[in-house]
Amino acid sequence: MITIKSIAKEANVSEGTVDRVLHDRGGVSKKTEAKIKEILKKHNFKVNPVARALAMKNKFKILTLMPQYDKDNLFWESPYLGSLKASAEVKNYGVEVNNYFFDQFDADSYLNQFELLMESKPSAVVLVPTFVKETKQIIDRLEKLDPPAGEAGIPYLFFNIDLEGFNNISFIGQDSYMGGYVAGKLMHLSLGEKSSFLIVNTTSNITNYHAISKRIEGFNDYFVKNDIENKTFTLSIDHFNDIEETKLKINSYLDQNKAIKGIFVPSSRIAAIVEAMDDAYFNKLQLVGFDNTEQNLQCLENDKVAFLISQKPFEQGYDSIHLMADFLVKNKKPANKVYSPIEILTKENARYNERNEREFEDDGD
Amino acid sequence: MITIKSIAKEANVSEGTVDRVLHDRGGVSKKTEAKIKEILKKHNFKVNPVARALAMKNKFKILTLMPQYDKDNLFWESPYLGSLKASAEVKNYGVEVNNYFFDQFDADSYLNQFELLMESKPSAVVLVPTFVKETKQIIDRLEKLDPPAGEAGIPYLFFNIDLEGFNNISFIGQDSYMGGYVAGKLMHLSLGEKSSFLIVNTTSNITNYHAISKRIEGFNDYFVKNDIENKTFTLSIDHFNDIEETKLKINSYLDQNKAIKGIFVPSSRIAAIVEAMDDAYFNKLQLVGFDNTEQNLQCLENDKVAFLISQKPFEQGYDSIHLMADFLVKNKKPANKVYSPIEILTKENARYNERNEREFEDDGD
DNA sequence: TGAATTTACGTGTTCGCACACGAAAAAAAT
DNA sequence: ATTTTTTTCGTGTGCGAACACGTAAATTCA
Repeated sequence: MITIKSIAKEANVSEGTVDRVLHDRGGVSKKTEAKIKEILKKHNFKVNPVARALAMKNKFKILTLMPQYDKDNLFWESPYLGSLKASAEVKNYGVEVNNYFFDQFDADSYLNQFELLMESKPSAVVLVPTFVKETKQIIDRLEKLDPPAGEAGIPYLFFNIDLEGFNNISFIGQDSYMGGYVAGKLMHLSLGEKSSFLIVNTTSNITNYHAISKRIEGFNDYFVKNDIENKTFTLSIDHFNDIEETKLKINSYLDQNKAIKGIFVPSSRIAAIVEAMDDAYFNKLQLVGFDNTEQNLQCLENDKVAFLISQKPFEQGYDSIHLMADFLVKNKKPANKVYSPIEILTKENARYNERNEREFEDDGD
Repeated sequence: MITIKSIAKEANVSEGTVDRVLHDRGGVSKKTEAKIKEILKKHNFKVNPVARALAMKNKFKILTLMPQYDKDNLFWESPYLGSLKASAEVKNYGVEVNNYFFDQFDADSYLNQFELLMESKPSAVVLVPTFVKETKQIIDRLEKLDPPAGEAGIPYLFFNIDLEGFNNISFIGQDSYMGGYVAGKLMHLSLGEKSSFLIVNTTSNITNYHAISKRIEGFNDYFVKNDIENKTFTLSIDHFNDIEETKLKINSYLDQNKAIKGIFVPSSRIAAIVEAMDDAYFNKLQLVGFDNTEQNLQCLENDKVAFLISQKPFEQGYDSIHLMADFLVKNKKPANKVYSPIEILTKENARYNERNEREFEDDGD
């Protein structure tokens, strides 16, 4: 095993000198630095992250900024739980993780929580860039600051929502277009050719506006690209949380368009639609939606929904923390984009595919 | 942060004494032991695995025993790659991993490789218990040996194939019955009611005999439990590797039974069937099979196969090593059975769901 | 040439834990 | 009561790396 000590011996210098070139701390003549660097790469030396973590003892602080979850919107619980699990695992590597939450419908709370977050002096930030304009402000702040000497700024990573034009370390989330495309395929499978279906979206969900329109685009493209004849209806509902409005709109719409054989909900709120629909419709309709929230899973189990597509939100939270921790602790640069699986859930496999959501513990890894 | 030192101070003893009760090394009076244990649980003390790993430096050796893969049978490459990735990650925790391979059709090589493995004095064994009788012998050997003082025997873990009646630490793999059940659902979705399909299996695959019959059982049960009318044909082929035999049998069978609209292959070898089938059949038939081998994935992409069900073999290998390492390093007992996802693959999502198969590196975690 | 800086490097301590060694205290044997 | 044995503990060192501190060597200045 090659260690700093063994490198030092081979270069006829002390461990401290090797340490200096490893961390670019300066104070080393170009000559010996060159010699050491050569020996370093000759042996493909990598610092032992275990020893490093032990010696560093809590030098890194990752702060996350994501939407708050509540009973109506349980989707965001999963990434939080995932981050908790990862948090426990990286703790002994000297990485501390803290979570900040904002109201996903309120850009001000997004900014406010960010300010709060900044007061804790993060060494890295993991966030869901929900609002475009405000995200620009946030990133400006992050890129201006300088944690070590005066070089980089605070590194940041996006997850679940992708925004172009930033220098984020990575993006972790689903390819929304392809998610919609797969949804189209499932709808086609369920209904066969020459059928009609309804796409239900909400105007209130600015949060995911981009992702949702990408899903719809992919969904439609499936039929176009595969030359499948079909007819598409679209219904917009202002607020899914307004049950009365939702009930009224969906039921009357279905009543007036008997040809509809399937419903596609490109957001995570298909359970709200199910709740609003009159029972009589379920026998005649195939429903396809997104995300494995508890309510959605119950709709699967009750045979009200045929398919869900999961983007594995738990893993998104989990992976985000781990990737950032690896970046901090091991200087490991992740891929530019890390796409989450497009997981097809049915009544039968759903419970098998969500294991370890809650079985995290509080010791290290 | 609570450490051994802080515990020692609180108990008015030295660190060495705390260490003794932590590891049951004896030499501690019952009185002080009781006192220390109380303080320990009062603070819910857990040893810092990072520091522990650093101090222990390669004390554990996990050896794996799994089928050899080859060009005809690439399935077993994935668990191997998964174990490699995990291996790199646990290295700095003082855990060494080595792999042994046997011919999956030869029980003798199973035993021989096990003997070879035992010469390396494993502290734990991870294996695919392919042959029932021989596994009994193997387990007898493992349970008799005593690694530390004279207590347990060598711990072992099964993956991919489940065998009952052993004291394995855990089983990691798919619920075969439910896998078949989902396959039935997919077939039903593709064909609708009142259709006929063919189940193709091989008599030579004793390896997975149990799993495969469970899949067939689940497949049939889907139709029974959901009251779906259908007609099932079954075709047995001796050796999938014998292309001539396979061609002859499958094509003549299909020729004689024009009613068949779908083919279900409950093993990982659906690509072999595809290769054998005359091109003309593909337009009329829906194929459903198991496992994401490269050949199978190509069949998906070529539209020859409609669905594959993956059991995530890469993750099985990866998780096996991690679970066992956690057991050794942190004394963390895993769940009795850890079921793998029942992942539905289509042309569209397949490539998204197999990420990081080969992108492992050789530094630690 | 000698003093004042600056550059270049070595040493020592720490992180939390494992384990070997040895010594004091208690118990047993004489 | 003294010696021997056993029980019960404390101390010290090492694992590999980070970092503060300090000092010899090289450089600059006078």
